[in-house]
Amino acid sequence: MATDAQTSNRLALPRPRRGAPEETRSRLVAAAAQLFNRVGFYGTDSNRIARAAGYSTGVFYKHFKDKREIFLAAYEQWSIDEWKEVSTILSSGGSEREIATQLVMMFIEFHTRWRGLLASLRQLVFTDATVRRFHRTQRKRQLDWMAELRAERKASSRRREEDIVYLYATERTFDAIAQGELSDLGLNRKRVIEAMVESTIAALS
Amino acid sequence: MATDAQTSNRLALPRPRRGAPEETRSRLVAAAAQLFNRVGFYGTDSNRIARAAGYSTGVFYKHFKDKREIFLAAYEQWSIDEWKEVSTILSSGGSEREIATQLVMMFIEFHTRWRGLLASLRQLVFTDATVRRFHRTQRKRQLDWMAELRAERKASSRRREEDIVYLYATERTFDAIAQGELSDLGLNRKRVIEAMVESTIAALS
Amino acid sequence: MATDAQTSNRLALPRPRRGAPEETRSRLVAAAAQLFNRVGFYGTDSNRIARAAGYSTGVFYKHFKDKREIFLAAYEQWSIDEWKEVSTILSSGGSEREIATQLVMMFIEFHTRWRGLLASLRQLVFTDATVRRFHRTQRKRQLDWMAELRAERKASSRRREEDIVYLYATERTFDAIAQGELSDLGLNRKRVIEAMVESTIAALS
Amino acid sequence: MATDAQTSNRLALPRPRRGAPEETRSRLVAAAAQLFNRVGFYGTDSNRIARAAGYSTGVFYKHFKDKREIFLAAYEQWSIDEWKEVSTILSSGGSEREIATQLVMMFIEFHTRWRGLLASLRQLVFTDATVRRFHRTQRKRQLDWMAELRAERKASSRRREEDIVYLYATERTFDAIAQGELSDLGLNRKRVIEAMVESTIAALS
DNA sequence: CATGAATGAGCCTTCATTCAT
DNA sequence: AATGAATGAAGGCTCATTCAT
Repeated sequence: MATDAQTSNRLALPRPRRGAPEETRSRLVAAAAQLFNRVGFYGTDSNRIARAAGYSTGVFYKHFKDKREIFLAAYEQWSIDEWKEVSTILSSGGSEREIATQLVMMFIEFHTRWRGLLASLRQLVFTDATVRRFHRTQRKRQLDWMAELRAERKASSRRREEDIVYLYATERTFDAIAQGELSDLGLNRKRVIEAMVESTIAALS
Repeated sequence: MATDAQTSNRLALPRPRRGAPEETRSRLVAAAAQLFNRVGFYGTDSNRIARAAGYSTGVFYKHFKDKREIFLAAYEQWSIDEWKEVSTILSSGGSEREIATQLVMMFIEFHTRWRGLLASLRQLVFTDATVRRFHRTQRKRQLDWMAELRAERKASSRRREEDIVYLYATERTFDAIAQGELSDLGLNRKRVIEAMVESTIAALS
Repeated sequence: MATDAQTSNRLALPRPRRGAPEETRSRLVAAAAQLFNRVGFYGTDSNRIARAAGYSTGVFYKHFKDKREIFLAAYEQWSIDEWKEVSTILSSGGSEREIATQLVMMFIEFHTRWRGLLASLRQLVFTDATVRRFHRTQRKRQLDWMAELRAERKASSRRREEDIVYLYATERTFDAIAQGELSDLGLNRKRVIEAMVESTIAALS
Repeated sequence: MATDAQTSNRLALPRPRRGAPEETRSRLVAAAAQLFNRVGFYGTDSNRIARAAGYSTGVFYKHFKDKREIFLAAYEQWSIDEWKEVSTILSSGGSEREIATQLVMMFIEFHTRWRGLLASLRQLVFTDATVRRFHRTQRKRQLDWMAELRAERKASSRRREEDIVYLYATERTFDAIAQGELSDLGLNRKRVIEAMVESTIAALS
């Protein structure tokens, strides 16, 4: 029952008893992200989050109004991290195909590692208006970024509608790969990835 | 709290007091589908489902072991209904473009109406192994159906991997439309639909 | 879950669809006795009793006001049956020691077979005033019978208080044997039985 | 319904709002013992136990897995208390007869006060394997104690089988007295007690 | 008489949240 | 700031009992 929590706890660095609030907060967010990812939003409870972060029950509500708030924080952190990875790849130089391949591989890896968190996100985007608003903001940023990117590359202009369809397609595909659908269905993973690479090249140019 | 239930109840046909078990079961499934769709899997409970179907608490457990079981039943029914709609369109005759357009519109309509149920499904596919297995079975059927369809039309052979990417893209897109992402993002719905129609024509031929 | 019931059902004679009320009643009592004995009063439910007797749910309440009432009926039947066994042994002739031994062996066998029913009885005698009253009546009959018996045998008069202590001692001992206490405690069953035989001889003379 | 709980509550000492867990636990056990004794194991529930101890629902499950677990704790406490009373009497000095009399009176008083708890115990010893195991352990201790006691007094050796029959007889008799059987049956309580005293002297020597 | 679907009170259990220390 | 005991609403589930057929 408490095994996961205790494991995480053991692995964590010794926690300063009177840490800076900011550090406490980010420890909580990190623990929450792990738990949401592993057992889903509804499978996680706030006491366990605090415990997994190495704190006691009450500390949770000193930093977050409720579970949703910490979920949003975890999702935000996730977005930032994804964004960093994207930037690194884009600024790494390399041919369009190389970049596209790296992006695809990175997305797959990222979606695989965080498939649980993302599944919870999708659910909450439907159920919860605040999560939905937050998610829309992130989406807008993605679209802005794609437009900007093409502008930098002086690529042909493309409609936002096309971009969004590309984002939907990749997103759903990466999720499916992450959740093991391809192997369950006996499909060839490599071929699917190839298709995604082509699609990404098209989106970038 | 009981508002929905009572409303549904009032709107529903007068429930036969000594109905056949099969009818009771399908009433429960229908009520459950509505509730899952409106408030999500975790937003409802067995008591409320029973009440919404016009029955009392206990009846639920005469027909279903737990919430998951009725969820699967609701999802199965949804699949059957979707399938019927597809069949009707395919056998209606018409040009490839007409059929593609009708399919796309139907899918959008269907995904819009059932967006909540589908959101719950996606969540549970991650959390719950049984739901996942069930979902995979449905997916296989979709792929089989696409292959078969092209065979009938003596269309060029296409790989299952291409089919699945098509399914992913459409599915995610329809979901997004259903959940109002396009309008939230200030995108042009018509253009997205056009893109989908083209994609569907390609998939059918 | 329903295994026991179904097994009993299968073993039962084919039930007349429109039986005489008396027969229905005794079938129910017999099934209830078995169930109370196996899983206790609180482990038995009325639907299951009816089913085990080969009837449907509702029939139960046509014959008994509630579970307690059928319990009393089962206990009464048990008393009658025990009484018959006692009579048979007493009228069989034989030395005092032979009779005492037979009585002890019979009681042990009887208490072993019905140890569950008796355990429930003890509980209900405490909880339930009606069961308690009923039980007292049975007890009085036992004491009357012992007095009568000694009168017949022209044995020395003995106080009712001595009789009741004898009854308590034997009863508790037989229960303990029935419930496997002796073997659990590593005690010698034969020696305990010998002690009981002596005690019974004393009580009869 | 909530009357008992509230009454107990009023009579109880003001509960420390932030009590030590151990104290909370023993309050719960004490309340449970009272309730089991008054309304039996099946007549109460975890919510009511918590309420009677002056706490809210949830606290119960912080300390006990289920009702059985708290029942065992209550029974264990009862055993300890009984044991203390026995020790006090034994170490009080006095003739064999005086000690025997005191023991008998104490047992009667103790069994009378706790007759409900004991009735539940007897039931559960049959139904529940864990309770049974626990009860056997207590029984072994009783037998060990009797042997030891005689050894100390350099009394004649006696078989464990005789001890157990003595224990059964007294136990059942005390229960019967406690549950008012004697008066219900119009028997003379004093005479029964005299018989028990004689029996106890024999067991001690 | 018998049937068995339906009822609903009520117990069991969890967990988001509070708050005294 | 941190602790963790305590809270209590709410959902899960069972089962004695009713009643339309």
